Amino acid sequence: MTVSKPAAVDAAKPSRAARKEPAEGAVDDAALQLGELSELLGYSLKRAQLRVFEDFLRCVAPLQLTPAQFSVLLLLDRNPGRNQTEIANTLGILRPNFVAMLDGLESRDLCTRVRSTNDRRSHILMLTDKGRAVLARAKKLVATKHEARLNELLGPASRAALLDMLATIAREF
Amino acid sequence: MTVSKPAAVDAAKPSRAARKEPAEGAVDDAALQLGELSELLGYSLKRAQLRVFEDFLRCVAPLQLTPAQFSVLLLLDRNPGRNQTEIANTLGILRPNFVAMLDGLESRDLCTRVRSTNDRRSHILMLTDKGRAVLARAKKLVATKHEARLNELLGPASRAALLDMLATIAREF
DNA sequence: GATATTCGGTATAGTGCATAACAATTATCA
DNA sequence: TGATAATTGTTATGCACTATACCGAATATC
Repeated sequence: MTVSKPAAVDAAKPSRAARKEPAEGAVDDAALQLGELSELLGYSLKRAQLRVFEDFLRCVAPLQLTPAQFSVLLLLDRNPGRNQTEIANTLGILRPNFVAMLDGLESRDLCTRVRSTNDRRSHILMLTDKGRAVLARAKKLVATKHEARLNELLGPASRAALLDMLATIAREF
Repeated sequence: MTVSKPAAVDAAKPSRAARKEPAEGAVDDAALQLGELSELLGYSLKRAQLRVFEDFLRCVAPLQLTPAQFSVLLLLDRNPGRNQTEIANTLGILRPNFVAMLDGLESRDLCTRVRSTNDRRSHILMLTDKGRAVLARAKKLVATKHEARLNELLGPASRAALLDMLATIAREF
């Protein structure tokens, strides 16, 4: 029971709620009250996540990368020589669903599957030169446009605290 | 560049990553490095959101309510006399998708659609007695099991700060 | 060497989310 | 008033993401 502003709800900009001027002195269909909803962490969490992903897509639109694709490229860069299962597991992606995702990245020449010589069942994943170049550009866009905007909104200290709490939840909850 | 523990990554419990004991002194396929991923707010945001929703479902399982359904019941309780469009908009649900959702709640006798006398196009939504009872029980479960656990993990102050930052992002980002 | 396990992959189903379109009703305004 | 536009709930539909079962090939286990 602390969250700063229960007032000024203004429908929380939930959609294009076509708000028209009151015209005459009608009873007025004012904004709905969120009530306990604004105390539900999951609710704010999902709303914030949608906004952040939306902004991510905008910022990195010139490279046509989704957050999931970006995370795959990042992982491949940091962890060369890994196979599909390892990468997918680390990202919480199920192996069957990872296939189409890799097909997409590979068809765009951002990464390649190479049959492992040790274990000929597995595919070693590696970034292509183009993949590394795209990743570099993406990192720059994310840092200068996306994360920078979050930093501006929250401030560096709060942003770090937020990140830490989210990681704690993801790890220990 | 602050997030507490870059070490102890342990694959972040991404799935049932069957980790077996090293057997002999193999080179060991240690946990993957998340790298810049742990600095990506969207990544932690989504991971945390999934965990929180998962726990919500567990805590409220005896009532068979999803987070979305719970939020609808909460809104209906706080805002009697509203129609489908108003409720859906406030929750960021598109009207077409709200129909099946209401069908589900109505078929379980948790709420009802009543043709408005002022505007015979719209359906006024209202909780049934059973809906109010279920909502009350759900609130109790959420408070004592779900939110209480988050409070225990983060502490009341941090939890409030987290909620505030998430609301800020959802509102102003 | 027989059995079980793992890997990438296919097929499939469920869910969330988005758009177009429609009948009924209401609002707008010439 | 009457023609047109807008709104409400709804259906249909498609796309993306998620989850499970299953398969052949390759490897591990014993």
